[in-house]
Amino acid sequence: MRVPGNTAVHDDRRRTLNRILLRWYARHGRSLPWRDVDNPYYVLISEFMLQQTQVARVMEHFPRWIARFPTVAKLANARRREVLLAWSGLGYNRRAMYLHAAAQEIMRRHGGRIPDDVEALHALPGFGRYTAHAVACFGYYRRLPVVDVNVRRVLSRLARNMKTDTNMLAEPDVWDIASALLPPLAHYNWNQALMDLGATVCTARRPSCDMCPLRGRCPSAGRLAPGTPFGRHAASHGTAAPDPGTVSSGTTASMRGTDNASTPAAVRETPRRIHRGRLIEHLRRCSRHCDNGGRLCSMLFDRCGEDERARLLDILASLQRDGMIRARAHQRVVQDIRAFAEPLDILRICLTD
DNA sequence: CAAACGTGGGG
DNA sequence: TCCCCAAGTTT
Repeated sequence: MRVPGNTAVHDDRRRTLNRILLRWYARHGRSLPWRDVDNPYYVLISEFMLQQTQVARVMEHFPRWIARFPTVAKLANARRREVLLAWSGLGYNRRAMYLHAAAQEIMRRHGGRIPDDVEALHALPGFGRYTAHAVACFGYYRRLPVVDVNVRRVLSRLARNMKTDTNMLAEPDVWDIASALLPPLAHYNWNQALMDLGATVCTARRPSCDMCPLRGRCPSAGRLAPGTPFGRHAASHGTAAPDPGTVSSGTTASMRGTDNASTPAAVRETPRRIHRGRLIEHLRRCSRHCDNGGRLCSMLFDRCGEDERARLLDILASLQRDGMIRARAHQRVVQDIRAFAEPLDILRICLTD
């Protein structure tokens, strides 16, 4: 079997889990627009949208996207700006850039046909291991495991009692187990079932163990102390890093609340990506999708002093590096925005054509 | 490899 | 209000 830890899976165990979960899936599985469609392009689009994004939100955008860009060719031929506009509301705008680039690469290097092997898929921009496997499996019915946060959580809880060990299984181990658990034929449904279970029953917070078809076989079932979240991502390996997530809304809170003059009360500054997002969304709505630096600065910050100016230039530089915007001054492209020395009003910022 | 990358809903 | 979380990938 496998070498590491106790990741070996016996056939009996595998068959039992397969049978129970597949039966559950047949009855309780969700019906999703990109499921069982036999269309690799639909799968590709949905998987991209689903990266770090909940199903409910993707549901709103997926049909609209398909109507706007029905094929890889249409997407590849679209202007970058159009892709960015259509992506509005989905977040992580860079994904739209990767998606566009991937479509163009598929046209150029693969004759317009989405690859069906993991190696070729993984080589495309924006395709990590998960997405490559997902497109191969759900788009071409290849027998491959997929490991996303749902699968990782489900298999971790299934592998051991999470009451005493809140750590999730290491990423490589999860892939091993997911691979070993794959049924001979129903791998497509199995993978979908695993993710459905994780999304609807075996959730991160307040899992519904009493509704779970695997509760009788799960060492973690019902072990959760009420009010105590399961996974704290204590990280045993390639776990995600802590993320400030949301931000102090509006302007950063003032430096008050120093308990006894010794505790600075860590005031978290608004992460750059929030400003990036606001700026891009603003340009989406602007006429001709352009605006000048001065107005952008005052849109982002309630006052625009030296610090704010530097902050804006930093944001603009990062957005230009990602290919989302283009900066000009005096009809010329500004290469190094951070070094821009003239008044901000001279800067003309546009979404990339 | 840790940090960066959007946005919105729920507890 | 504030923090967590969501079908990850890139540098």
